[in-house]
Amino acid sequence: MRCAARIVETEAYTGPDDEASHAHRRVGRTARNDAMFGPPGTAYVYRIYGVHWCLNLVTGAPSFPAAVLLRAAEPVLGTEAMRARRRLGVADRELLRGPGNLARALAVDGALNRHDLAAPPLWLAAADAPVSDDQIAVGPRVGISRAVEAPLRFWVRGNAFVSGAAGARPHIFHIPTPPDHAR
DNA sequence: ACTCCGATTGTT
DNA sequence: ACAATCGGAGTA
Repeated sequence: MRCAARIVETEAYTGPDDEASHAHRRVGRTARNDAMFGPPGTAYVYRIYGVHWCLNLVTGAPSFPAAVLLRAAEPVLGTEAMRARRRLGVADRELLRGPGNLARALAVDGALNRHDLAAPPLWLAAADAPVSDDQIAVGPRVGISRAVEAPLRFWVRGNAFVSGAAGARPHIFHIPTPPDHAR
């Protein structure tokens, strides 16, 4: 069954200087975070709490460990297939809400670590309706214990599919519009 | 070798 | 408030 979803919430892990990143300097390159050092556009999938999988999009140049954690998405296609992977009776808005749930619903596991996200069985595509900058809210990341204040969580303002994970403070502000020459 | 704990979730 | 569940990371 083919599924599709629209990403509505992410977190950025920006590189060796990011205290909260699995690939922070103090850690270096390890077996777990190695995929973060791979080429941009590939997947970094890791297990958390020995229980859940989390899906990241690798975003840095090769050997520079940066990634974006996908925290929530809005089901577009194949809703029933997603529900079957979760639990029967789960509401649509819970289907892809939270990084562990999102991975579960999309059948993401460790086998997809390093996967090229331009190819089946899992790939990114341009959204039908692009999200303009002023629709995007920014705030602190969820569930981390270092660099707690850094405003690196991004979500679609007011979107019903965004996760409400404990610890997510509603400190919201606009992304500054970049100057034209930076576009 | 051994302890600690996490980019979470669901139940009590 | 807490269990599930396990391997990476830090310490020795």
